[in-house]
Amino acid sequence: MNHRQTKQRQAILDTIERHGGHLTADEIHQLVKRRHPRLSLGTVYRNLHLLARQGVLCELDFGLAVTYFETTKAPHFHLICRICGKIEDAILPIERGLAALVRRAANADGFLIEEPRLDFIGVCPACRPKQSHASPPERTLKSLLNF
Amino acid sequence: MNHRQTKQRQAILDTIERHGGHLTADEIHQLVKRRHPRLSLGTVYRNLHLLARQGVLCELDFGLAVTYFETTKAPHFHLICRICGKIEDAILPIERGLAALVRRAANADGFLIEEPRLDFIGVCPACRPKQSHASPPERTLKSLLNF
DNA sequence: TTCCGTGCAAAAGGTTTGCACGCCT
DNA sequence: AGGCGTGCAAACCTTTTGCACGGAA
Repeated sequence: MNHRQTKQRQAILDTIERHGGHLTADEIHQLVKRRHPRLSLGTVYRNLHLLARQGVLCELDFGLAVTYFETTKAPHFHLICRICGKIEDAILPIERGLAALVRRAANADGFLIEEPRLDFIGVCPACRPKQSHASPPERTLKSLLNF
Repeated sequence: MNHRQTKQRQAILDTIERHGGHLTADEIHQLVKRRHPRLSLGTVYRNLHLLARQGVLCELDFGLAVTYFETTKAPHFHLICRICGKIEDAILPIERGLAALVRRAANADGFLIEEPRLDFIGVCPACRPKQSHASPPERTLKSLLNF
């Protein structure tokens, strides 16, 4: 499982770390190509998956047709705007509470939890004014909040 | 926003309701084709999205290359086995706790939460014996559990 | 009769992969 | 020198869409 050190892989990782946020494979490709014009999209994907397997990156799939990548950091959660697609980190003091939930889930029936996912789909502050114009769903999902 | 009643749409919904679990568009297509051999996959997709917009179905995207559909029921969560792909409902008394988390998130910065998602990726009891043979990740994700 | 919903097939779009070459070790 | 990683392009796979026909209202 030992891998060679290549300029492409380093450039890809540097770019993601310098950017800091959530990026798609194509965005990463565009950014790194500025310095490595011959970089191929296939190489980007191969390296992103390799780095994810090594734990350096996390893959984020919110059901938005593309996969996002970010550097691995302390566990946190995401607010995903369904109108503009922006993804923010949710900086919330919810870790303790979630830890209890995870423990209970793990004990429930022998399921080994490797990755808990807590994310919120909705509308960001900037998009709330546009909300009525942006083809809202026929039925809002607010009812899901009636826990 | 009023839609016609068609045999195809009814058959699709009946099939999902009778099955009860989580199905992909292709699985639904295969099942319904038994009775409606000329049903096209495009029609399945169009009806699934329509029913989802109406709130009858939920779309579930776990980042597994396909989207799953299920009938809308009380809020619940999922245990997704990364080895066999099986999806179980997580029947856990965690609603109260999550409600508090959601409320705090909603108040945080004006983000309108429409759909909270709490799901767990891991290994199901049946797959735990095979786990070591099934190309485990180079780094496990257990560290994410150190909340 | 109207026109929405369907079947069919092609297109779209993100991601993966086969192959030969070149660079890292 | 050996073989892994790359560039390139084609393939893949799920999902979407254009078009003309048929059926619901």
